[in-house]
Amino acid sequence: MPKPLHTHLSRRESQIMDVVYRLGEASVADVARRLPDEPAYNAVRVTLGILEKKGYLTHRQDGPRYLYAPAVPADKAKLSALQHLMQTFFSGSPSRAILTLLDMSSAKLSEKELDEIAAWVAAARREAETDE
Amino acid sequence: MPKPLHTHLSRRESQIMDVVYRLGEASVADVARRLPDEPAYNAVRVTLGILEKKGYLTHRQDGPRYLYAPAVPADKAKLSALQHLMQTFFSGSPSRAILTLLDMSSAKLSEKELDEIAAWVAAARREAETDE
DNA sequence: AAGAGGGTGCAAAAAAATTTACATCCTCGC
DNA sequence: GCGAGGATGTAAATTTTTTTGCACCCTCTT
Repeated sequence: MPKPLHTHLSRRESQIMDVVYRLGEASVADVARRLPDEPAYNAVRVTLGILEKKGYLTHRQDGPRYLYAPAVPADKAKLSALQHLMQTFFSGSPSRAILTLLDMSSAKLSEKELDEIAAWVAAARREAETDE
Repeated sequence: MPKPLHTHLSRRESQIMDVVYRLGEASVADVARRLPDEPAYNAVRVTLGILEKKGYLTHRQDGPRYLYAPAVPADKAKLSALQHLMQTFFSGSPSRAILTLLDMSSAKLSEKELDEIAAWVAAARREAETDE
């Protein structure tokens, strides 16, 4: 139901969605605490409500309070966010995005992570071959 | 000067920034044409002006009209966008982001692109070794 | 040289987003 | 049992964003 986040959410709304995706599940206070220029508790609460009504969030009761979680599972949201970013900054080219990502994080990649990536690439190559 | 886009721009503003980054340089009409629910030409013009005043855009005269371009070069903007996305959806882990990107675009990667990525990984590995 | 077409500048109206304020409910400890 | 503390519901005020509406300026064509 909910449409792509980027084009349909106001500023606060998307800040809030970011936080909720980061945390997975969060109370009003959790969210409020992490927003830029920490807004008043009540203000956050109202906006969470709006996001829920729009279909981007759900909540469940946790003892005395609500915990909010994304209505669209992180996996889906990830894809659409990456898609969007690829379009706007990489002309839709995944390889360019990947190379940039590699570049900007070279130092931080462990050997194991490099292995994983290498393995993936090798696998993709094998698949490509069998397709021909 | 301009702060990270995500947290500081309103909805229309960020839609417009997206378009301008996609195009590199764009006239008012170019931008308007690509915005969701194509707004009136004048509305777009005003918002472009605001973005310029805030320091996110610059413009130059091109014959009878203005062409707008990002004030922050695409390279910088890319990084900060990727950074932000990595934080919200991948707990800040570049490798996870890369693997997801590989997954979602396996089919679209040419052999040459796979080579490039493999080469990059190999290079990073060599560097890691010499560091020890 | 008058009018159409396509620009810009800017103020003001309209709409949307954000915050505030208060009423209410529930639980816990004195 | 009653008040404090911490939640929610919701209407309304405030602020920000977005759109609208001219006025004016060029250029080109008839």
